[in-house]
Amino acid sequence: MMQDTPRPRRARRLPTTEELRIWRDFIETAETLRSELTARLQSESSLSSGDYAVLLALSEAEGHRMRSSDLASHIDWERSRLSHHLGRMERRDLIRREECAADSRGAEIVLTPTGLQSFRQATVPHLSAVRELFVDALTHEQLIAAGDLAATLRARLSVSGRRRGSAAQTKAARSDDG
Amino acid sequence: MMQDTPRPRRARRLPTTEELRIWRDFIETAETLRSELTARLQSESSLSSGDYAVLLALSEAEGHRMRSSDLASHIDWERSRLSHHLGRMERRDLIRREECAADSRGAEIVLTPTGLQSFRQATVPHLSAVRELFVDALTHEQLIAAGDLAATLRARLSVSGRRRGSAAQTKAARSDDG
DNA sequence: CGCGGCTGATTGACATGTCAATTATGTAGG
DNA sequence: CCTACATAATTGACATGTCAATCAGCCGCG
Repeated sequence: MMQDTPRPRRARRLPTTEELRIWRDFIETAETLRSELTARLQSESSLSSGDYAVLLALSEAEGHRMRSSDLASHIDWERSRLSHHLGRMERRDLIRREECAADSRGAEIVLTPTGLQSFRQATVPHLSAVRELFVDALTHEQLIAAGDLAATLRARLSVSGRRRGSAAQTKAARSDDG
Repeated sequence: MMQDTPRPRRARRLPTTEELRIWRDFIETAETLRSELTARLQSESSLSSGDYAVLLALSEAEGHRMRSSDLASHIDWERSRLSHHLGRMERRDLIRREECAADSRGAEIVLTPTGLQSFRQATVPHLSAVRELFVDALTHEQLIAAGDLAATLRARLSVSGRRRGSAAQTKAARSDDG
């Protein structure tokens, strides 16, 4: 728990082969996990994980509606990404855009009955998949370690990643999957 | 700290709130990490992480050339993805396609001088970023835990993820970043 | 040879993401 | 009021991914 790195602490050494191996394993596994979950969601519900994130947020919102901006920051998406995605979801009748009374620049995003139904049908299978591929795959200790890793890495990202307005919030910034 | 989930152990229970929180933190952190690394690579080298994966493989190949198919399986990409990507890289003069003497269906992908130079310029900054955002962010124990998690999750993916031909190799299947 | 099936690779259609404008509306100060 | 700037959201151009279809060259077998 004590030694951070034993030796060449002075200069800007590069990662060792072993460190790189772990890095690749880690990032590729996370990526594979994400893509497997996405594929299952898609085949079971015809929803992408982006759709799911939007629908989840709306389903929890008061009146099943939300300002576009608030939605974007809630799920931690760039606004233009959300705008494009909402266009696609609107075409599929999952959401609807309405004018906002309070601020006529704004739009309110409203969950449609179709959208709500799709979301409800997707929920249980999706959460089951999360359980199967993540929660149940790990021991309790590993699960705790996963949370710990995430927190540690996020902390590092939040101090050094202050470049583009990307993600890297200090607090967990939910996005997709839930 | 002890009880995993006290009760409904029999049926197909869904993840608890806490388990879901960890899941979201984990997957979103990995995603943020990936996107931060990608953004740095892009701004420092005008290379995407896809470009980097391809260039890395070619730079290590004999004669800086490789059959398209071998390249695809080496970096664990779908062939059509690789084909599209190579088209874009060829336009930027990072790689070149040549006919394959042995099998005239085939193509050999060749690293151009421009491609090699771009890759060489990208390497050190990229590995430094990996060190900064991942390796150095973690204690030795956490690093080991990360490797352990990856292996465990990958094992689960490889047995249950046998659906589409996606990733989920049993062994670490390098893709981007390196 | 010549058919049939496998393999290597590309293509087209479309979903998804990013970045840099652009449009339109709010708001503060003179 | 009116200009200057900030904010809400969309748009366009383009990079990246997936899937299914296609095209062409290999190979085995009668």
